[in-house]
Amino acid sequence: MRVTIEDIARLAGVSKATVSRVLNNKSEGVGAETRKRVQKIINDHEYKPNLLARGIVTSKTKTLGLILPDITNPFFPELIKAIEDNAHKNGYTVIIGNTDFSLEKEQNYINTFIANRVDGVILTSTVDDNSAIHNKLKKYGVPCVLLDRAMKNMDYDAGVFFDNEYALYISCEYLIKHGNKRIVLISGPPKISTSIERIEGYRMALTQYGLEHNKNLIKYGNFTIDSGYKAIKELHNEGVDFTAVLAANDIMAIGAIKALKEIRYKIPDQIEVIGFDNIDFAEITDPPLSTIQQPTYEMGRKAVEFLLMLMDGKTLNNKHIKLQPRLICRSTTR
Amino acid sequence: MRVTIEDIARLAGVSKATVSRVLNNKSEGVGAETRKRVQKIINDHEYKPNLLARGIVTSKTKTLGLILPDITNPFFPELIKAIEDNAHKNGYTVIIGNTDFSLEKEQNYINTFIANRVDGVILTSTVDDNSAIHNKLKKYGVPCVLLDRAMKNMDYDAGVFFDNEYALYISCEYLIKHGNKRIVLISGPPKISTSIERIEGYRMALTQYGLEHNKNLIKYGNFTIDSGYKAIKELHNEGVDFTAVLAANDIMAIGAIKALKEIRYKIPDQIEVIGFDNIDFAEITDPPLSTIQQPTYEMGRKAVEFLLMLMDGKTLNNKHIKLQPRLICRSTTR
DNA sequence: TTGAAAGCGATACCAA
DNA sequence: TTGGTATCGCTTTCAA
Repeated sequence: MRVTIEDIARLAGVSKATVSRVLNNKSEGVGAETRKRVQKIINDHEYKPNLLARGIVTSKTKTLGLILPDITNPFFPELIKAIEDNAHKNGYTVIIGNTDFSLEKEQNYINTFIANRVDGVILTSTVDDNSAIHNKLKKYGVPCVLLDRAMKNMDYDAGVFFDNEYALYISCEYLIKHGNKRIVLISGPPKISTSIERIEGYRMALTQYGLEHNKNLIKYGNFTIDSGYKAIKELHNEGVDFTAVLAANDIMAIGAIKALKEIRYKIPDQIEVIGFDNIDFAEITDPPLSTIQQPTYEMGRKAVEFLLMLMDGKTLNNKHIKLQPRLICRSTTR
Repeated sequence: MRVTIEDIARLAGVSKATVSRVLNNKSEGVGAETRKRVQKIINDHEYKPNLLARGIVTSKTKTLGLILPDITNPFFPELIKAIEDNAHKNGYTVIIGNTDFSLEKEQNYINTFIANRVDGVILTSTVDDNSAIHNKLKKYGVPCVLLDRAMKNMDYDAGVFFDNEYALYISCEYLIKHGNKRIVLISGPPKISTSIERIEGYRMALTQYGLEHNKNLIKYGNFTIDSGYKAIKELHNEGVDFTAVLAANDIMAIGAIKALKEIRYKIPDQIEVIGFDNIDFAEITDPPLSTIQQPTYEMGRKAVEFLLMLMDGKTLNNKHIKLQPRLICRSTTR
């Protein structure tokens, strides 16, 4: 049998209440002498309190739920690392739900999280509009911070976002200033907030500089290498003319570059390319990828910070934060 | 307040015991009529049983712990995905512990897992030799399957490994047959099992073909891009002569290629390179990377399968399994 | 088929 | 400073 608080109490010749006190480092209510004796027995037996039992009475589990669409996209592991680091530092364990872009799995995880009584949730949803399930978090009193992606119609507690619009504005502007007039945008899925904002930034730059919006220049991918590759191949087959490519993430940019090379375009001489995310790999693609830097670690850190405050019952003076982009010029731009 | 089993019982005019029976789909002990009525109330109220409460009485949490050294290495997200997929399919939630190569964090996670009463653990340890902490799993009766990396002195329940020795044997042999006589090996950290096995495979091939072992040709990295890069730079600075490179993972191979390009070696004409893992990116590096294919998804799947059996109290006829490599020739080899 | 009550392993309140 | 005991939300055994 596993050793319980009762065993420790018996061994120490005290009550469970006293053991509980030393366990939780209560400053008062237990004499120095007793405390020492009890602590020794706890150590000797490597006694670990059952967190389930504790959770059921305190209604705190010291556990966070994290929902992500695709763990194989390197952006997310970096985010996970930041979240886990900071959660761990504060005594929290994180449970990860990888949804594979499936709303059903997302709903599933939310239910699991509620059933497991996580203390809070960090959500990067796979959909743009909230569904009944997301309200359930509120209903059950589970604080939730949205990360990276906003949602319509959701009364969220806090959000950590990135200024996608401005990011695409500056990268598009940069290409325009190089004399590019026909700039392709390989967007993410059309309905998620980040895509919408990025398209908006792209349009703003074009308008600002008096260039026309050509619908044919926008392709929609799903953040995979393959979708970036296919976007370029399609454009090529359609005979669309262009001199630069903006991709909504580095992975798709890499796919695009692969396709461009196959078509025998010279990068950056004939075609310039700018990615998005600045993942580790961006530095070592061939040629090294110019991209938008997202402060990934900072986003994760901030999300945890917000969540901790919410769980602490504090109200945030700024419900959401929008981090700013930085353009990193490497060798896929001139 | 959250709705509890008591509330449902009251609403349905039955006892908690009855509600519990329908909740757990017990085939007998509740009339068809009653079952229907109770189920309706459960649905209407979207009642979700408190898994902590259930866990405390059943001592089953339907939760698995997963320990990994580095989530930002793309090999692991692929593994995680496989594990999560299969765990989820069987009604299990997985908690991930990213240790950042720190034994302290690893110990921490094992303690957390025990305290949270996970039903089983999948462990890719950051160390080669087991320490007191790993025995604690056994002591607390938590089944554990080792994944990818073996450990000395650990009486493990099951293991899913990869035939690293043979993998390096065939890739080294391949290079030798191309006429390479001075083949560099960029190994992982010297003490972990996978490194030891890979070095052994490399040595076997050299011996087999009558080539000498030159200690200078082996460099030790830590599976990061940077360490692959540095390995080549060091060799170059040391004036070491070589015509081919074997890397212990694709990430280091990519770092190595970056360095080789800077030194202006032509790949594969002057230097051939073979990686290890066959991560998604391998296909789109420049030039596309020849590498050893590890059946990553299969390894994750198998680990879960083993763990489920162990948790079920079944004994495995084969405590461990060793999956076989396949050499994928792309364009970093001739 | 159903319900009453004990028990799981903690915490927390109230007395002593 | 301590201990006794109720309590959290379930499952499970035993009787009815």
